[in-house]
Amino acid sequence: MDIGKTKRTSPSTTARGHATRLRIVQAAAELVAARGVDATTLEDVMQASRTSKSQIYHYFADKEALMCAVVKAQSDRVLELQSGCLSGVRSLEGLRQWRNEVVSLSRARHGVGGCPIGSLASALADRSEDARALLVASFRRWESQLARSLEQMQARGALRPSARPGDLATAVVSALQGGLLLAQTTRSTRPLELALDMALAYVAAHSTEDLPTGVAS
Amino acid sequence: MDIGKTKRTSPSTTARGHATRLRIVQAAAELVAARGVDATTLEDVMQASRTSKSQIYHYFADKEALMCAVVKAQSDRVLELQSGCLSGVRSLEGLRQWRNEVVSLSRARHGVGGCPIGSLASALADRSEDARALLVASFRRWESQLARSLEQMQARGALRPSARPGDLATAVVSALQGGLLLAQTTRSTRPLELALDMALAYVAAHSTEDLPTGVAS
DNA sequence: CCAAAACTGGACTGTCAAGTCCAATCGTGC
DNA sequence: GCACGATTGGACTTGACAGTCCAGTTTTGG
Repeated sequence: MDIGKTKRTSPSTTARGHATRLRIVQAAAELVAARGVDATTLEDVMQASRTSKSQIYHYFADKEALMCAVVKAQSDRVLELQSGCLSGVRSLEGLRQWRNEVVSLSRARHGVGGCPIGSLASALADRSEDARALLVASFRRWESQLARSLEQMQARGALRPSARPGDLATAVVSALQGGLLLAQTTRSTRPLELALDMALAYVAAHSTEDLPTGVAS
Repeated sequence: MDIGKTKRTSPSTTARGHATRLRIVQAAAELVAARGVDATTLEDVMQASRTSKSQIYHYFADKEALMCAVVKAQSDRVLELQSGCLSGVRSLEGLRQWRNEVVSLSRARHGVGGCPIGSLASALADRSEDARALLVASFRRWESQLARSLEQMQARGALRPSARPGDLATAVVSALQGGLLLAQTTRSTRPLELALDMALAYVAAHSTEDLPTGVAS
């Protein structure tokens, strides 16, 4: 059975080695988020993490394996960031706050970089089966987090019984990804705002609260 | 003033030259759609288009200029494809047909490749200002096409006067892009279907027709 | 027909980046 | 302190790919 590029090159690791590995992955994650997968060379990573080539190849079989580690790291980072405002969502109002947070983050960077996970997905999904599997898991975790919040709303009667939290979550994440891609391209938050307002309205349409149709703009 | 990478290397072109240029761009567009920008080398393009290096550099200043031409070509191709079922949209039912078309196309490729324009956007938006400008224009044309149909619906009273066709179009395209990205990653049409159903429901929410809330699945 | 310009073939260069290798050092258990 | 594996430095190899160059061919315009 294929273990996948996730496997360590070395089986055991000391504390120092673990720290080195961490430095490598974090530096790589930052560079990749800023420049993209292909524009990031191992030399860049070496320099940014103050390591040597043998260190990188001691911990990763090849660049693909390193990129898989980057996917994991970015997923953890984004998920943790999101869990702050996303799993805290208890109402439509909470969702709107999350929307505003996301828009603010995008505005701060003028859309540049887009979504760290989305960019990785576009760059790796068709090129590395291992990375793709990790990205699928990442999106699933993301959706689950949102779905749990929606389920709780449903349990409290805020969402109709007919609503499907899992499907809603997938739709919301899609809108987010699409909005971020357009925001990255146009360097404007407007598409992101419109996409998320649509998503909010969609959730609202499944709620028992009454919201005016024109949530947007 | 900057003319941008769009400019020809040569000012005038004969019929034969024009044909050669076309062969190059089309071959490049296909390869890029299949493998991505970075995984497509000029050697690949030469082979696929049966041309030589000097021919490529006769018509394009560098690879970036060629990629800009690819963006234009893909935009035209996709827009023309979409205009068939998109500008023909006269009602919510027409939109639903469009949705089904898009899902079918994605299913046929198991999501691989995602959206040709979306992939180009993710790969080039932060790397080439010229390409980004073309991509912005491409998305704008796409949205305009959809917006025009929505405006006509509005003129016929099918959409409420308060609805904003332009904003709706942007939201729909965002949902499409996000759905295609997730479909590409998960190799499933499900996220795309959910995203587009959300978009349809959003448009329906601004219509005067009455649609059941649970359009989705 | 004849120049000039458009076009083409294909070898060549320079660079850069992934991956290899080995010797040296560090750290831990015994 | 010793052995052994983990760790590290950094030079080296290999291959690939963007871009250059020039000589040759075709086409155009007059």
